Amino acid sequence: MLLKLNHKWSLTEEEARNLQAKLAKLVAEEKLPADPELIAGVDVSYNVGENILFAGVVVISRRNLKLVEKAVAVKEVKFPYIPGLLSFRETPALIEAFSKLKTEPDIILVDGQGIAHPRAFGIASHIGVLYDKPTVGVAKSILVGKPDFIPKNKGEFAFLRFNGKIVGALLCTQTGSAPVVVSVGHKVTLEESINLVNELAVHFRIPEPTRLAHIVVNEARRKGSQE
DNA sequence: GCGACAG
DNA sequence: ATCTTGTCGC
Repeated sequence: MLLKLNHKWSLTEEEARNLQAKLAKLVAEEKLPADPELIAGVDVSYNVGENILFAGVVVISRRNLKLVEKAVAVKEVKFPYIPGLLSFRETPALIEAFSKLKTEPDIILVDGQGIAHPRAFGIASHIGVLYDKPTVGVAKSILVGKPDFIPKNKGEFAFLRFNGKIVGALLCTQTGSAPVVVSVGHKVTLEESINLVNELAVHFRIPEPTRLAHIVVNEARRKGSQE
């Protein structure tokens, strides 16, 4: 995958927030150009107390949910985890993983928020803008906003509102499990995002792409950190 | 000042 | 994010 835009990553918190506000203007909430077939999922893993990130990308076929390709990168980090600035910690490592990927996905599912973010620029939007590619944010919990209600049954969803606007949705992917937070990352609509995540979460709470990515990076971490 | 706070 | 077996509930 080719990076269409890049910038410095060694920034102060203030610089990072200003950059998010600036790049947020580039986010497009629009319909997909075509039905996606190759879906990518990304995730990051690391040992608490260490500064080594294991970033991974997997690409699966929407048809059979089978793995098409995977890529992993190991990278040192200096940026800490700060709510609202997650992308400045994880994206550099993910870019390395993407650079090893040969398959060109149609859309990317990211473990985190899209525009359901304080400055409407979560990691899913950040990655989408950098590669100018459709992305969807799939988080396990809310960063900002309030849901209209808590969906309880599979396939049911509730809009998430922040500053008077709908910024995402709480989607119940499995009856009996906590809902996931879906939001537009870039170049996709919320409706398409919800439908896609629901379709890809057939047997588990987490949709297959990010679920597989999570498994891949954890395997890499357990091997690469026990030497 | 207080509480909230993706991974 | 990660450390972890059994156990409560449908």
